[in-house]
Order: sequence, then C-alpha cells, then structure tokens
Amino acid sequence: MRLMREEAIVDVVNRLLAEKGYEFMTVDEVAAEVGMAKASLYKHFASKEALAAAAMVRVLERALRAMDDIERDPRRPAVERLHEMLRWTMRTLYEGQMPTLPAQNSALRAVLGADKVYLNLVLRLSDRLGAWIVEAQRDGTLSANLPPEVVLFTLFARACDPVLPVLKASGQYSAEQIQDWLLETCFSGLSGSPKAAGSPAKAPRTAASARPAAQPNPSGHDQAAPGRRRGKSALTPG
Amino acid sequence: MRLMREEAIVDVVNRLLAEKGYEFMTVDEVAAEVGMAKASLYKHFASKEALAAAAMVRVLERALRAMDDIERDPRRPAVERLHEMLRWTMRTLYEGQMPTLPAQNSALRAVLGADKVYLNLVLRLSDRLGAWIVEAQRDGTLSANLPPEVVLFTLFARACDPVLPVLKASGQYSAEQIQDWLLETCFSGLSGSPKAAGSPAKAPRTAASARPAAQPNPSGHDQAAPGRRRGKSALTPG
DNA sequence: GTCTATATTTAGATAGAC
DNA sequence: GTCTATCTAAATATAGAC
Repeated sequence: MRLMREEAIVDVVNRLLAEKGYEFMTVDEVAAEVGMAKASLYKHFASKEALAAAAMVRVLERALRAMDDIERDPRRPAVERLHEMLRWTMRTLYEGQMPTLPAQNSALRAVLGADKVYLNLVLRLSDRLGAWIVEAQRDGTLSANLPPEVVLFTLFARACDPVLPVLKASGQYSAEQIQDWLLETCFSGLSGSPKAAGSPAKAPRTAASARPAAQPNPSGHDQAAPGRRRGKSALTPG
Repeated sequence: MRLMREEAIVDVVNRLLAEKGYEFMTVDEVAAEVGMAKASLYKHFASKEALAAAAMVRVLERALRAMDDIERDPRRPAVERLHEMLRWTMRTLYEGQMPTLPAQNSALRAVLGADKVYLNLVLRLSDRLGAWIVEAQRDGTLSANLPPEVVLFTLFARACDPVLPVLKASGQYSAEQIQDWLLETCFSGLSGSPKAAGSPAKAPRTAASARPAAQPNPSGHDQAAPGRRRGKSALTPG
C-alpha cells in the first residue's frame, strides 16, 4: 500500500503548501502531520522539492479534469468555459487546496523543470486554455487587444490571488460572494462593465456602505485575520 | 553623516526586496552590497525585520507623495486619479523598486505591527485611496457593486502583480505596453470594456498573433526569464 | 562605528540499527 | 520501510578588540 501512503503524504503537503507556502512548510512538519519519521519520508520522496513537485502535479491533473468536465457541454461559449475554469480555481483557492510555490527558488525550479510529468501537464493546460482564449477573442467576448499569453498569465496569476484570503479572513462575506467578486474584477474589471462575469448579477450595494481600512500586503499571500473593524478606519496590527 | 549611510542601506534593501523578496534577501548580502561589515549594519538596524520595515516605510512615503502630485490638479476625476496611482505602482514595480514582503512571517508582522510610523502611513494611504474610490463609485465611473474595501485590496494587490515580471522577462514588449495592459486588465477586465483605462487606446492586435505558452506560477513573484519561444508552444524549464 | 571572529538556531538531509 | 540519532549548511545575530 505504498501508493496510499504517498497519497496521504501529498495530501498533507498540498494542504501545508496552501496554508503557509513552500518556504514556511518544513519537512519535519510534513512528517509529523503524516505521522511518520522524517527519514521514512525521504524513502518516498527524495527532497522537499520533490514533495512540492508531487503536489503541483496533482493539482495540475485536477485542473485538467476540471477542464474535461467543463468541455462536456459542447455548446458552451469559450468565454463561459473560461469563467467556469476561473471559478474552479477560486473555489480551490478558497478551500485551501491550492498549493503555492516560493518566489524564486532555483533548486525548486530545477526540479520542476526536470520533471517531465509536470512539464507535460503545464503544457497541456496552457495549450487547452490558450485555445479557449483565442476562440473567445475571435467571437468578441474577450478583449482582442490583449495577446493571448497576457490573458493566460493573468488567469494563472489568479491561482495565487492575495485578495481572496484577505476577504476570507475578514469573515464578513460568504464564499460565493467573494468568488463572484473576484470573477467580476478579473473579467469585467473594477470599472464594472456591460456584462457581468459568470453568474447573474447580485443585489447592488450602496457605494459607501463599507469603509475601506486595509493593510497593504505587497507579498501577496494571506495575512492574519484583520478582524471586524468599526468606526473610522482602524488598523489591527496582528 | 549617519543618515546618508542609512539611506544607502535602505536603497540596497529596497532593491534586494524587489529583486528576490524578503526570504531570499540575506543580511550578509545587504552588508556586502553596501560595503560594510554585517556587525556594523546591526548598529544601524536592530534586525532583518527592521531593515524591511524601513524599506516599507520609505515606499509608503513615496506613494503618498505620488498621491500629492496626482491631487495637484483638482479637476481630475477620481477614477483618473486612481488610474494614475496604479500607473505609479506599475512603474515602480517595473523598475524593480517595489519591495515585496514574505508570505506570513510572524516575526516580521510583529515588527511592522509595532511600527507606529509604518502603521500611520498605511492608514493615511488607505484612507486617501478609500476616499477616491468612494467618489468614483458615486459618480458611476467605478463599479458600485464592489465594496470599497474590495476595490482597495484589489489595487493594493497590484503592487505584487506576478504578471508584470513575467511579461518583462519575456523581453517581447515595451515597458509602456506592459503597464498599459495591466492597467487595462485591472480596470476594464479581460473582457474589455467601453472605456479604455488610463491612456488612449493603442493599435489593435490580431487575436492569434501570439500563441500562448506558459508556466503556471501559483506563488506569484517573478520567475526566471522564459526566453523567446518559437513554434508551437515549447517550454523553457529554466 | 567599524571590523574579525564566533555563537546560536533552524531545517534539509543522512547513517545505520532493526 | 521505519525508526532514532546525527550531520551539515546557511543565516540571524552577537562578542569584543580597535
């Protein structure tokens, strides 16, 4: 039952990568949560990088399966398929299932770049999404001003959207509400637009019903919950 | 000339934070680049966290000065002021002057949360931007569906936009082109919209003139340059 | 205030018994 | 394959002379 064991390991790695990112995930921690000795872990995976690569491979496989599901309905327009795919990404991110890699770890990059399975999955995902993008641009539902690769990168980047964890941590909004907003800002922008992205429009809010009070977080990733704020813009250091 | 010395130190810290992020910036490296011994550095700043905090304070001060400049023309609509501010952010990021903090370093968060100067700057920046946002929502130039704090977070998040470094590294596009695209996707979304964000519309491109080929980078932050790609979607591991 | 040299801690990885 | 115990490297931080 080696495969079961390794599946359990990747489960833990995936969760820890989503929770704290690659840098702050320690192998000791992984071993402890799986319930085995660290040395035993290394019998299954050669390095910390290999652990991360395994988690990445699995999430890419899941993403491709999500695309399969979305393509099951052949009449759905390309732009709607892209909406659905972004919704899958937001849901995965919201549920703490989206692993996040580090800024620029050359060792990790070397491992990923040498992993044929990983590279092949990235390639397939990019090509299939690229096809949807070009199709949506042809039929005018996606901006044709942007090169397809800019659109692709922009969608990929949503997988580590720092806004989602902040909104989630605030505890003020429902999961669906948060995901709707992020879809809307991605496809329609902050200015709003003719067509709402994805789901039907929600009940409009009054403009000044919430007063902004925020901490900038240039690093991305989640911060500690800022808590409910009251009054005229207070900060909660953490 | 202690202040000059410390200014030089913060210069180096700022650049290194922008280049490699907090995690991969080492104090040895800072000392080496400044040209002084590490122990001397610690006479000026108590810790690595204090170094990062100093860089953050400085960039916030610069951001506030940028807002001053933008507000100098009182007739400019709020949404255009927001455009200008995002353009400042994109320019700073493009020039490698935007420091990036780590995912969730509790020690660093404690230092920042205890830094009165830092907190005060964050507060002022948030309040002033928040006022612009509410104003733009009132006059209908910004979506009133979004709570102001969602808009604010979304704009803050652009300071660590992972798309910019990828596009920059590709070497295919000019700085202005990249910044225009990112402004457009932020305010008008991927679907495109009635009004172009910020600057006048550029010459339209044909939809399929660039073929997407990408590596997903869920962590955000910059990857190594993928290089020019040719043919039908090849990957450059790095 | 600056330096050389060193202390301390942490975390990735391994040795070797069973 | 799993374990305990250990090695090693890197990086933050400090001692103490000048």
